[in-house]
Amino acid sequence: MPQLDLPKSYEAAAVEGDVYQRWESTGCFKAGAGARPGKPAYSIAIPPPNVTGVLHIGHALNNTLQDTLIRWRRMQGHDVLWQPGTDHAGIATESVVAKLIQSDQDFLKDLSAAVIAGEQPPDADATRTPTGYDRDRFGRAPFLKAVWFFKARSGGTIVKQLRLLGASCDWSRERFTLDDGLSHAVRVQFVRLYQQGLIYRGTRMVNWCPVQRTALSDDEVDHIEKNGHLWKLRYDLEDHSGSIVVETTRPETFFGDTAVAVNPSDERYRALIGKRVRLPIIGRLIPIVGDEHADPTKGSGAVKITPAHDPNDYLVGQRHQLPLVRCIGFDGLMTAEAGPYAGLDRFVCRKQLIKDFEASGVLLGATEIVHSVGHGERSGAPIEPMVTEQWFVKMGPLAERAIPETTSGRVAFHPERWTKVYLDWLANVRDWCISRQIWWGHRIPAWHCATCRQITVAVAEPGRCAHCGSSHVSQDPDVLDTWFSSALWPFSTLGWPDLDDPALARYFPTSTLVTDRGIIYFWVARMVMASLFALDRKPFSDVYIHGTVLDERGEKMSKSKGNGIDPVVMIQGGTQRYLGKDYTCPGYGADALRFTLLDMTTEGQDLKLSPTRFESGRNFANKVWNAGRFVLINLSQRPLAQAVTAEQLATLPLGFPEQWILGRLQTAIADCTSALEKFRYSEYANGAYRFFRDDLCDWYVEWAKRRFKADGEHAAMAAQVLSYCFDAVLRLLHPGMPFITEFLWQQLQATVGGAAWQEQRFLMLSAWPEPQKILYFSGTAERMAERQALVTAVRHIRNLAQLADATPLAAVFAAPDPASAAALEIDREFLVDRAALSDALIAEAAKKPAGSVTAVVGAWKVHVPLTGLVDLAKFREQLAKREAQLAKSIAGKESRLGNADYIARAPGAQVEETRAMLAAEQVELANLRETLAGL
RNA sequence: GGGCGAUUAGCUCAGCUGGCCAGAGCGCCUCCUUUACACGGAGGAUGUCGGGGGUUCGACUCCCUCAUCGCCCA
Repeated sequence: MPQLDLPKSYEAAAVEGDVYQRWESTGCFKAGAGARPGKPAYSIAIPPPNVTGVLHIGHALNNTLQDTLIRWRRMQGHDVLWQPGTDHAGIATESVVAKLIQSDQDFLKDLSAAVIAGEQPPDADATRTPTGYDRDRFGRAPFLKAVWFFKARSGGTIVKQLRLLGASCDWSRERFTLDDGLSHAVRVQFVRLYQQGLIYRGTRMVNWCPVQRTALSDDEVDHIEKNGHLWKLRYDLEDHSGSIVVETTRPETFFGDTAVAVNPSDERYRALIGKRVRLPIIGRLIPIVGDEHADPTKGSGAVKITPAHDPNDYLVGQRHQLPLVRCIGFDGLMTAEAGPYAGLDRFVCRKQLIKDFEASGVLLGATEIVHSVGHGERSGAPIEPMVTEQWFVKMGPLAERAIPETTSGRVAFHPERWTKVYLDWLANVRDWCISRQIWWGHRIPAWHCATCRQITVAVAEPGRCAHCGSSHVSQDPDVLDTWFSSALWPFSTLGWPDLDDPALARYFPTSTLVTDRGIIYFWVARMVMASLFALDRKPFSDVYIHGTVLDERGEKMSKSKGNGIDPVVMIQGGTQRYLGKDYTCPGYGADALRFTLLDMTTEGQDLKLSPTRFESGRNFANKVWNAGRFVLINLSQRPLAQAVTAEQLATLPLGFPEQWILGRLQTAIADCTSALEKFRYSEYANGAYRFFRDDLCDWYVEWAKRRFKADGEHAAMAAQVLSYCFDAVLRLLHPGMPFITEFLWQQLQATVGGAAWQEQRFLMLSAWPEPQKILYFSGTAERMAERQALVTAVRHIRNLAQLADATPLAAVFAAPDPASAAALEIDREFLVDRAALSDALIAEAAKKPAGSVTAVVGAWKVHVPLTGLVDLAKFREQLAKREAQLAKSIAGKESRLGNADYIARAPGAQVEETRAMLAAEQVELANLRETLAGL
């Protein structure tokens, strides 16, 4: 016997953990689970979260969208793989651990004895000043041990949290970017790119982050508008014949000046070209050069040139063979070049210099300006442009190859507008700096020879220099940008470079990529390029770009703002800080969270969320639960025949409400399916919601109660219909609300029983419904709409009289014609039941009984005897309002139909429709006026 | 400076290739604890569709322009 002691309210916590555990232990998530012969493969590679991260609401959205697609395709019988895994997140993880070893005594204590703190770094990097930087004091090998220790301790959290969300990933295939296989893939790709000249090493000006002490790629720099000053500095000429004024936003860089540039066409300065000026304080002499870079219309027209600390000046320096003087170090402190200011922070130095320059008369004034300053995306620190030797990927040829993949539609973006953003970036792409001066990541597979100074690039440790055979080779100290390995993710996780890996053959290219707009350049573009290079194939067919989750004020969520919503708290309950207040969540459950997010996901728009927003999802889940209780209680009381196919159902003596609800179901199935095909998540959620709540619960379930009371053949038929509809709607809802639907579906199976129901043990592996023509009965939708309007009219009057819904009333339905009366007569039982009538008179132009109130429903009049109970003034007001509304609509249509151009140019069907609507409105208006007159 | 998005009910948002008397959820008002559900039911109120032009028989929808907000690139 089925257990029917289901609680009155849905308790997500009691269902979710157990259901998930059964799915996972039964192998429901495994690649290909539930696949039906002849169906195509469908795969998604998860955007790998930071291995040491925790789930935030953005992940919840991203993974809900993926899981919805995955579950839907799996139910369609596709051979599905959702490939999970995590990312090592180089800089982010490294800086977290750097902080821990610096200040967290507990962490240090926990760190295994294998890590010997204070050990001299065996391969300390000469490009950095070790002073004050604890990671360097620690040493590379011990530091990496500390990171692995940290990963072992806090890694896996996010993967557990994805399970709470219901993610149906194939966990048996979980990968990590630093796994042996994936690391091998990174090396292979690096070596191949190098061999084809697409990776090179060179001295370039790069974005240097003094906080993280590493180079960054252009994409990792945010340009932020800042208030600043344009300082006017006076440089005296060497021959004391005068001075020249230069303007700069960064006076502290003057220590690195190696020239002053003026425009050769600038009459004011032409004579000075070739002369020298003396730098203040340090007294170094630098030349005045003529260069187009100097803009005569800006400021004084003369600019100081600091080739080591400014990208434009670097180019000027190259043109004039100027020396590079580095006055700011890799740690952001002034170097020895800054003389008495050496060792000062660059911004402290600036303040001090301004004072000193002012005192000595070097500073001639300042203008306040707003200018854009590059900041490290993660550290938030102002970028210091630095000339260093780095590894780069030559992007031109790779981008050129990627562009046609999208212009041809082979890689399609949804919403489509992102295509342009993506293509613009590819068209203007610059070389990608891939070396990072950090330790946590894939070490660059290049070995430097101490003997011949050449570089050997190889997949496996070479041992000897490939050029001179010397064994004095040492590996490049740098690691690769994390995105280099992320770029390989869709195929490195499937076994590449082993082309014989069956997973690669089955699931590559993947089907859909679901991600945020923030990483179109970082990740999406690079995956396409990497994949085309490695496999000569695209990595995925569709890219779905979803919106960003914002707080209720429309601001981005961030830890520092304290406006983040914790999805785990939303699911399980608890208290969290939100916008300065403690918010205690009762625990809405994963289904509620998911359904709410889906409902809000419209065409990639941002989602403004507040914690209470999830109540609507929770309420809906509770509604599903209780509908389930109703169905299960009733079905357990009456044994069902085994009629479950559409054909079998169609042979039952279906009544009009049954035909209607079955037809509505077919429409809902078609709507939900097409919504998912088009990535219209909100439409999918809404379609299922509408059918379930408005049609099934509000009308059919209520009607079924009547059927059940009557018992007999009709009750059995209604039970079949209800069971069929409920089964189907659980299937429709499953991709969005996997837990509750799985639980109820299994209860339903246990209750109904029978071989035909045993298609699968799990709903998640059962078939997605398809519309059945045989269960669609034309005309029932219109017929039901009219019946519902008549019922609502009675309820409205009852409500005006402030009577309880169940108060029995008699009503007279005055039909516009005998045929309508006869048709309604057939549905008398439905009408009487749903309007809670004690009696109904249905006749053409039936007389209005004395003392009754009349409602107008199109061509119908409904008279309800409620003398004295109804507030007639209020009622009259309502009717008058309706009258005005109708009159306006009629006037509009009349003028339209009176317009010859409209008749001539609008499509015929359109004109006919307008005529028909006008006629209907005119009948209703006449009806209404007559009623008003009789009030 | 360039590009993109948004502006529709008190709030959050739908409204797709022009043709409904412009919709939903939350909130609000009235009634109802009826044997699935008060995390509920029934009924109801609420809109110069950001402003101004234009195209069209017809514009929330297309074009131009302005305003406000947000994002991206430089």
